[in-house]
Amino acid sequence: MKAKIEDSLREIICNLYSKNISNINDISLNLQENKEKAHGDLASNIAMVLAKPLGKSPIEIAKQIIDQYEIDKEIINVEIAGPGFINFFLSKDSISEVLREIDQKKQHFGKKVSCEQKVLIEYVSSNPTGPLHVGHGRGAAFGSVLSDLLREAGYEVDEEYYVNDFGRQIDILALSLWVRYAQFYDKNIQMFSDGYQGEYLIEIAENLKRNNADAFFIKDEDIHSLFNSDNDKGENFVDSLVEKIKVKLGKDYSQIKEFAVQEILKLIKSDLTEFGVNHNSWFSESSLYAEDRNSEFRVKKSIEELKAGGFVYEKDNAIWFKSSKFNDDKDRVLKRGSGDFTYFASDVAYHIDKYERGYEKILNIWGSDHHGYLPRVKAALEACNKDRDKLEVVFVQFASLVRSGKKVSMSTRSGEFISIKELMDEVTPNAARFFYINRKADQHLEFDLDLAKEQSKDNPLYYIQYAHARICSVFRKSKIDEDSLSEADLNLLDSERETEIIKSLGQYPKIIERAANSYEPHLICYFLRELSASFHGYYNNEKFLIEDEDLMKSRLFLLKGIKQVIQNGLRVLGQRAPKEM
RNA sequence: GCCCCGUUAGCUCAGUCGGAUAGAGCGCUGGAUUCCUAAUCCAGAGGCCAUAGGUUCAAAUCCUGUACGGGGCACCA
Repeated sequence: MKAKIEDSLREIICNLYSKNISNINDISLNLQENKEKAHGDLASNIAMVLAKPLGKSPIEIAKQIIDQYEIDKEIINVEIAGPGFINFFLSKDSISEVLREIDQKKQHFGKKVSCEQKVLIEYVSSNPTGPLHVGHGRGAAFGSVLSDLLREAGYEVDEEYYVNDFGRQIDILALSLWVRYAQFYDKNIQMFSDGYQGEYLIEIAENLKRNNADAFFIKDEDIHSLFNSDNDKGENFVDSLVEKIKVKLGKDYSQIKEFAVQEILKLIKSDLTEFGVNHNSWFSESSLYAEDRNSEFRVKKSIEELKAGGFVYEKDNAIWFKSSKFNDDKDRVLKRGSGDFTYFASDVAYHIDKYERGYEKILNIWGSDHHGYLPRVKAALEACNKDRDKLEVVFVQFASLVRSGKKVSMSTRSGEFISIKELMDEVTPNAARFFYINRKADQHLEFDLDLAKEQSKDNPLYYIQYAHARICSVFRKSKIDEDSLSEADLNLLDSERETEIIKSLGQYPKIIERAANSYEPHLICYFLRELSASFHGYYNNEKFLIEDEDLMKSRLFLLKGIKQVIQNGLRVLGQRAPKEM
């Protein structure tokens, strides 16, 4: 309908003004839905836009346009209003047309046909040094819902988790695990200050002991004494500690390290699964360091590539990338003086790999504390002749928890973060997912635990689901075959409320499209909430199971449409649409 | 100091990529249930859209400055 009006408008404008305005086809008609019903159903601002170039008043132009406009069965009236808007009034039939469309397309209403474009979404990617906490939850929920949303919008989506199983943090993890393990044999050994203090490592150490008995225990008083020192702080201390243990344990060390990473990944995966988050790809950072026959590995190769472009130099014993050539604030180190590669070096190789896998779109979901990191990654991609705009990053702000109106205090340092597992035990995974995405990603989020648990209209998820359950209940009571409703006379749906709801249903596909294009799944939450509110109002004001069978059928047909759209929307959000509550 | 993001009702937040009288929920005030789920609904009060300029037919929306808040500026990840 909209397209039809646009076409005729454009034709009229071309006929009238093409000799006055050269690039008339470039002018946007900006046909939009009206919120005020007195203004009709659709409006165009074209007369006002043309006023300046034509040197005429908008009203005059609007008059010329509507003189040419042909009224028909579908567009029953055209008016000029306000400063020069052209308002279009549609017939009831063409408004309620959408109900038939929903009836036909069912769960596919709002879904776009495949555009055959592949997208990679990388998200969570939390270090495998401990279980996920609530800080990771938002990125997890967001990435997961966005993936489904993009699928709904026609994309083919891969969801990837980048596993940082390489580098210093992992050594510290391995060392921490060894300490917990050694404590079974010598109670005097203490965890060093910078070690991972969390209790999960004790459990993992138990598993390690169960599998290997005391095979990894070192009977060496000198080593033991290292873990009793009071001044055990600082990077140097830890690094030398790692070195000593590495030497002592020999090849056992890498076994312990792998065991630690694998066990923690198990924890992470099980949490994600419970949370409804399913990555189909796990990319290991250490694979970027795996040497081939020629002792080549991908990090090395990507640095060679940068070097070939002349963007690499040596300074103070370290190897640097000239990222400042490409819009970064300063140059960045790829390989430290110590001989270790930086995390950034891995990331260059990793992103090159993403590009080489042939995606049309590459999306990263990052915590907003990483925003300063993006320019250097883009710089590296540009230096390697990759299209830097293909990579897009959505930054997700922090979430704080609120309980009984007060912020729950958390600090990374003391490890007092509430785990995602605890959150799910308290508010259910689905509620958590919904509340995480019920805000724009770049906004701070206050996650109200009490609200998420509440079973009332204050809880938007509950409110939406209740609308669905109520409709199902009406159908149960009616004992009517839903398929028989297709013959309903939609002209009987002529109240203001009904028209409003029908129009709102018609907006759904556009909401999906817009939410997908701008990576804003929260739009769906708000849409569903409003739709549910309209329904609840309708429900309280009209009866559906009535004597007048024709009217009953047409109302039920409308309810059926609402039910379908709520179902579709909730499905995209990864939520259930319960039949009863 | 430099760079990102934000600032809308007492609180938590939307706001159709510039449109007509700025919207929800909570909270507050007052109502609705012999009836399809009151797990709901209806009505009322509540606004200098942080601030000062600019762009234009039109600005909460775009541009610039200022104030305030959050984050980032490592041979950490």
